Amino acid sequence: MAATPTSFAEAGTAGTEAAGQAAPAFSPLYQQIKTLILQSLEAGEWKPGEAIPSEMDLAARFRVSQGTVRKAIDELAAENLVVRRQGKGTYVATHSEQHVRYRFLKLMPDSGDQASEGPADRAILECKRVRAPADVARALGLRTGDAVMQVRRVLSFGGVPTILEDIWLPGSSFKGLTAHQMAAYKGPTYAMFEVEFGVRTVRAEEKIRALAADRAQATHLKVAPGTPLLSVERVAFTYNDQPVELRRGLYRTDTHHYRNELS
Amino acid sequence: MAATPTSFAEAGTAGTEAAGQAAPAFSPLYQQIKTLILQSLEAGEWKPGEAIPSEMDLAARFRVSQGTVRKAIDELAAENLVVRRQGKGTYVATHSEQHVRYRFLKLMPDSGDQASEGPADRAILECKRVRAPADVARALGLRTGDAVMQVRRVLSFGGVPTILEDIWLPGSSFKGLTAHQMAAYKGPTYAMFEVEFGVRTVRAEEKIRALAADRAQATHLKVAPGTPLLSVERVAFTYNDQPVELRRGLYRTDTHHYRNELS
DNA sequence: CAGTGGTCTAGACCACTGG
DNA sequence: CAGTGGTCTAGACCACTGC
Repeated sequence: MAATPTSFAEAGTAGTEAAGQAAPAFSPLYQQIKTLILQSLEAGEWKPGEAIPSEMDLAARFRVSQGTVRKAIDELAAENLVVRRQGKGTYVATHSEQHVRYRFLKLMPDSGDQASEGPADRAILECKRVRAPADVARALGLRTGDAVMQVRRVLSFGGVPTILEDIWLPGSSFKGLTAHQMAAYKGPTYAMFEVEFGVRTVRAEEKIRALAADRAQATHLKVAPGTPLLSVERVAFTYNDQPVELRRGLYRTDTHHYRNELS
Repeated sequence: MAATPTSFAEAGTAGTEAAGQAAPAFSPLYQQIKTLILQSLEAGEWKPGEAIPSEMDLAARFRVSQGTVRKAIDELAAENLVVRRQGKGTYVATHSEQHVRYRFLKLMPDSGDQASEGPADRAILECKRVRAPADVARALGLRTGDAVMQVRRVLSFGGVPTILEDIWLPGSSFKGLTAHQMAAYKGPTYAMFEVEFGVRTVRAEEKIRALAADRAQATHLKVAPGTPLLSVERVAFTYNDQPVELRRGLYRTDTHHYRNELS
């Protein structure tokens, strides 16, 4: 009944390749299923927050056992692409109703209460369409001079300006972005990207440095020029490791700290 | 034959508790098995780098199916406590022959090659027994004034001093620690802790800030006083979330950066 | 070749959710 | 109550390692 562990649809390299040099490994069935589900996810077959079909349904659809589908979904859940809820179903992950409000913001107030200091106040300083400088273009996988949206803003916690950041977004995906959208949306910016532009951020990489605030930066953050700040350069990705955002943030670390867990 | 999913040895809360308020949830069999394996790990039944019994053996020992043992080990592997090697066995994780040299050091050279810039040169500035200040004691779960070992050192990459750090270790566990040990050991310091003191670091938490180098710090790192540096405060833990090290590092970020992945 | 972890199946039953 | 994810089993076979 079930397909034996040979090839499967257009999934990865399974079975034996003919004239290919260096036999391209072996792809287990559940990996192929995972790839297929991922493709449906990318194609938008199920929207963020929606339930995907039950394990039984997917098992029938792909003609494999429930256990195999289960293992595929396990991996997707481990990567935060879907969320399992016992008794209800498996849902496409979203930044909207995230268990913790800010999934990618690791800046924590020094005094206990995680991000329970309430949502940040957002002040949008700029929101304009510009031509991508070389470094921005490189990070976003564009060509220098391509259109990008640039947003500059300050986030304040409890009235204290704490984060100054520049955000660059591919012009093609974020055509009608306005300062009002950036300011008015309730919830994480990444949630707005999902709702307003259908852009789903899945993963990010950060490079962190320490640097001294220049005059302009100091003014925005209301600190003395020369104050050491945390410089956080983040590239965010959708599926397939495609970059969709470059964000350069400056964090004040006199009342907050960047928290990381190693294992 | 196999034990039905009720209680199990001294493992977590399974089955129904009697007069306990708020029924203490339900603990699946594989979680209980995981706990048992963990206890053997803690007890040192198998040393770092050694193989633990095969899944079949463990299944027989605990009178459960291989699949259940498998799921328990899966979680231990996900937490980097053990390493699976197909065709060979499952091994107790170690810092010695880690696939990547430094598991907890996220500082990367700006120019590509990960930590392939060779091992750091270690200069030990101090290595002494002191009484724990209040903050150090708190972080290590000791009482103020308890004996701790303090090590101060500078790590250089390619001749450039890059990291200045203070390390505090509980005096009870690290009795005979010498500067020579800190300097001479080939490989990660955490590997030396395993070999020389039987202390196995499993997890760590970091708080990161930006600050300006004072005169002494600037001298050690050969930068101008006031240069912004990354301040990384790390608490490392063994099993059971027991703290075994406090480390305060200052990183130069003119040639390196702290790299982090978010998902 | 035997032994290990890795995959896959089929079926039973449990815990949780909602109508 | 039916439907969902979660656990557990038993057994078959595969891929990899080392002798």
